[in-house]
Amino acid sequence: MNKKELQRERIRRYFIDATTAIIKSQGPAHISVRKVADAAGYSYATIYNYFSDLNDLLWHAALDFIEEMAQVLSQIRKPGDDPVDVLKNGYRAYVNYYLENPSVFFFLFRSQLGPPPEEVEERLQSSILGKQQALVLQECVSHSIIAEHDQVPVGEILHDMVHGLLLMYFAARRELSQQELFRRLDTNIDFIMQCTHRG
Amino acid sequence: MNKKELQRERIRRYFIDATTAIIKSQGPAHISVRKVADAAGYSYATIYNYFSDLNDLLWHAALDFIEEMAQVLSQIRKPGDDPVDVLKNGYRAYVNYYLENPSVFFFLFRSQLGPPPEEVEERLQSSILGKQQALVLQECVSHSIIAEHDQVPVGEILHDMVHGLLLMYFAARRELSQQELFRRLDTNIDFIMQCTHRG
DNA sequence: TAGCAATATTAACGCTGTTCATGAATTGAA
DNA sequence: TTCAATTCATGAACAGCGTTAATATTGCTA
Repeated sequence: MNKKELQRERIRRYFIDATTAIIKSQGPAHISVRKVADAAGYSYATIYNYFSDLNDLLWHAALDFIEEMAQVLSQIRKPGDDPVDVLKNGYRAYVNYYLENPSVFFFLFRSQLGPPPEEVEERLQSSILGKQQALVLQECVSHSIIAEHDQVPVGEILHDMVHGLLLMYFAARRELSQQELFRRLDTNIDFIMQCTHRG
Repeated sequence: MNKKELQRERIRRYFIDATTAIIKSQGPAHISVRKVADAAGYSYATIYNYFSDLNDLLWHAALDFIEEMAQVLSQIRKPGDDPVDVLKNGYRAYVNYYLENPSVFFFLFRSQLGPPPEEVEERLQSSILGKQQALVLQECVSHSIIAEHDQVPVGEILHDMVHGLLLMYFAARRELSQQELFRRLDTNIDFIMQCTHRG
């Protein structure tokens, strides 16, 4: 029956939304089955009628965050004609999202998230950031800013570099200030983009 | 009295060693005050006579791992005269340590480690890897492999890139195989090292 | 309206970190 | 050596956790 399915999906959404709300406001460390159920307006055991376990619920929340990030990235518009600026803005927006929502970074990369359940794994795309920036890099090739055979390695290095910066910034021993983070992001991109080996 | 201090330090060591052992064998998720105390041969409440709380104890264990890593890195010897090979071996050893001890990576970068207690913070050096590799990069400058004014940015990029790779590899959604990890490590280093801008 | 199926709930279990009162052991002085 | 004082190890207790099973309540159909 379709109605049943709809109702079921609605209640699942109540739990997922309650989860993302708690993560954003209080951080992933403060999530608990009882708190989520309370915020959703149900008893704690009811969650297990809609999700196999907490990890299952958490991964659905993770999907929400990943989609939100994709939304943020897709709204980046070109400020000028310089593809390098577009590229920089993309990475800045990516980093900025996590700086404004540190709880989300902790949740996606550092929390007690186990392996994703099968149903979620199917919906998991490979890195949103990578795909988004590949298009911009393609444009850099068109503008002869980088050589064509450098497009892939440059994309990989930038991708890895950005996540390394985030990891260092959010590491328990905070050895990277926000200012230093953005400085490195900028200079590193400049450095790598000037690395075209035409030959 | 010195004897007291010695005895106290010994018992602290029992707890720390029990902690690192459990982390290595079972992973940071399985650490608990009661398990550590059991392995150390004391009651769980005794820990609080020697450490302010679990976070305090965990950070002393973290110091042990960081020192072990420094030990590993210091044993890297030059395979040939090519400083780039030395550099690569350093990063490979760094990555390899975490691949062989994934629990340690999870513990240092992804676990529930809170902010370090004051006493520990004083003993925390900035990135062991960075310092170690700065020397090798200096040699690269001497061999005219990279320009002098590129030494610092290249070091930063390599450092960030390596940690980004580790983060992606150990992320909950594992989108990076071990083979791909080492491939990227190699090609990225090659790419960046060829990026000298003499001007 | 009665009965059945689906769903929500409470109780319970074995964990967790932490605190506190208690008891044992060790030390230093008389 | 004996006694007092101090240090230190300990188990009980507390509030919280994820999860399961049995129970209560709801909603639908005949």
